[in-house]
Amino acid sequence: MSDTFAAARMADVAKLAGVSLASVSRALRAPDSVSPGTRDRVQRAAARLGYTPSPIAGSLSATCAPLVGVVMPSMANAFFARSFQVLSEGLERAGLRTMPGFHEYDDTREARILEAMLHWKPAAMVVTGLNHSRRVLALLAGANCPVFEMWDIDGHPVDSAVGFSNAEAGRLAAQTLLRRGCRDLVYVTPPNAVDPRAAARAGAFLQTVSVTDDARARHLRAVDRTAGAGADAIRRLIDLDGGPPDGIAFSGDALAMGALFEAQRLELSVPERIAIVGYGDLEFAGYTVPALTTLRPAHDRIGQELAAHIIARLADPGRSAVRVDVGIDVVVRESA
Amino acid sequence: MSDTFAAARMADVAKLAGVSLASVSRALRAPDSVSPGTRDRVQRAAARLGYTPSPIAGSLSATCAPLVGVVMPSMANAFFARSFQVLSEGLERAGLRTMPGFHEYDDTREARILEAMLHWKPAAMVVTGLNHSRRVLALLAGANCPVFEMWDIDGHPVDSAVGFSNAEAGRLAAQTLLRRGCRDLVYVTPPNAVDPRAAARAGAFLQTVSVTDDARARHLRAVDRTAGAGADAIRRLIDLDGGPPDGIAFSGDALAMGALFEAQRLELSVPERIAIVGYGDLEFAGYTVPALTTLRPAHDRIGQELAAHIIARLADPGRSAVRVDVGIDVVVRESA
DNA sequence: TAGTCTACTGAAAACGTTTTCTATGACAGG
DNA sequence: CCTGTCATAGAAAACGTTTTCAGTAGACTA
Repeated sequence: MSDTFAAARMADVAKLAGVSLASVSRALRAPDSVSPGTRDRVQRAAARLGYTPSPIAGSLSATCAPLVGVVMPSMANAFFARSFQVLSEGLERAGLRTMPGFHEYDDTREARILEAMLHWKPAAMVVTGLNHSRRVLALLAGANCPVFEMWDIDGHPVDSAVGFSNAEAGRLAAQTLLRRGCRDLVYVTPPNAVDPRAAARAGAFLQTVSVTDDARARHLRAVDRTAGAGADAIRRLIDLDGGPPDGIAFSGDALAMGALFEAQRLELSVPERIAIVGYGDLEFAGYTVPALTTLRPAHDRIGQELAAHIIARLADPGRSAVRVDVGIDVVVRESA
Repeated sequence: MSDTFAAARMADVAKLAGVSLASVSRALRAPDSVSPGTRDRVQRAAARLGYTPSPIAGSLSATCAPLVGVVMPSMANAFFARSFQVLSEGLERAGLRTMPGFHEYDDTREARILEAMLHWKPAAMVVTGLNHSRRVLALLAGANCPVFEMWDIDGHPVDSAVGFSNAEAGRLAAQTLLRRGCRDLVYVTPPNAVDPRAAARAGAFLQTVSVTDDARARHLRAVDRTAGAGADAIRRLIDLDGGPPDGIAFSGDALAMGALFEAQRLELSVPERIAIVGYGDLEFAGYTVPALTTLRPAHDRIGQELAAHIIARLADPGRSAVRVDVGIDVVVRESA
């Protein structure tokens, strides 16, 4: 009873159905390649024995395993967590298990994780972003499976990409503030070179402002990506040479909300004195006082689209690479 | 170059070292069982070829795979996400990959996921909570590996448990409010039977208040666990028969923060009119205005302790089951 | 009617390890 | 000097599939 799941082997099914191992294998994984009679007998026998093929044995002889490797920076970010879960659930329906790994924006770790995963012969690999070290690119090139890059589409994917334009996100943040009439702007990110996507947003923001008459933008590096760093950033901005800015965009909602709360403590009215734009649309963003105006990439769709395209690609390996832009919305609330 | 990782097989190492396959296997996974000379030659040959054993082939013949299955309700909850990442990173150092699955508090899905994972012959299984369906218990009993239950220690573990007491959490929330002088209390949870741990906290909360003279407690079910539901809950509580309560505890910080923000909009002063206690200590909890008083289970330690105990158990299978209480702190800030 | 195809099927060889079983030589005890 | 033990190592049998290769029977073509 309790170990039914381990009991039946393909040989048992073959014997019960009165066919060879090869026929069982074919009947189960490519039903069209056997005669209807054989197919029925095998399927009935398999069902009767509660047979499920061993993924390990299958993987050893097949070209790949029913696994999808997913390399992400971290799970601290609610968006990665969410899109990972959606992806994972989507793939599960196709019998694919997911194998995550975290590198915390460290190239060496990314390469090490990727290498470890490739030993499992994954059916597909999902990595985060389009910027990778040479080592990682070499590993991906040598990997004998489709590669999906997620969360970014600005650049040249190795194969397929599902995400949105971080440059567009930076542009939208700038436009939102400029349209309000803000002219002295700041973009706040975590320290240099930690998150390349945040850097891309900052770049586009600064660029957009720089081509606008009588507006200027500066870049402030917070100590990290937390609410505490956002609060700290607001304090530093108030004492800035040339006076406090009238509009601030943050590379993440956590930073933005920390800033919002701190502004409230300092009795700096938002958006009257300082307009604030976040990024990500965290769950709480709509409930703060004032409610946070922010940017929402369709992160749920990233997981969904990834799952769908991975499954489609595995079903038809000839399928060409895709580039999916899930888009990004400006959610205008009260803070800007 | 690019596919170095896939190239070397054990046979190559054996040939280069001038020994048999068996000796290579032994030299690499149980170095003490071969002579020093053999060991050195094999290790040198393996290093020279950049050999890494195929986990798939190894898993097929060995009793289990270098994998740990982790079954969780969801990744929406930042704590699960966080402790999963910590666990994953800890196990990675021991060469163990992690295989997650999500069931959204659905028993049937939990069983299905567990069954799928067991086919991979995991070296250990981690499941969430101590309440499981008969089917899941049967699967766990039949699983040929150690089982770790996480996030709860109130009850009878199948094997080992790493977590904290949710009953204690409920008690602490009640005590925090009672100590402030609150006498008309409410505990807010998501709808019935969704999260058994939230239900345990609610039960202990109500019980603690019920044995206190002149205090009473009610239980309110929010529509879900989000900030929106928290805001909604506050509105419903104001119109309650017998007037609004003077202290509210929430089964999660998201709910609590939604309530906090809504109270601010309604100009209900917190904690003067209504004291609020959360649970979880989300990142933002310390920054809201007023800052949220909440309960903090040591969720980071759950991942760490799990990784450590899993590794120790695999190194010495004779090791007995453990029960680790990571503890829970009351973080008193401004809201209560 | 012979010859060529097609649709199925089974035997057997992978896949790359771990592990059991057996063999060898060295060494100690009697 | 014989026997039993021990440490070490190799041969070979698993582990449970997929896939290639070859073969058979029947259908179709000329």
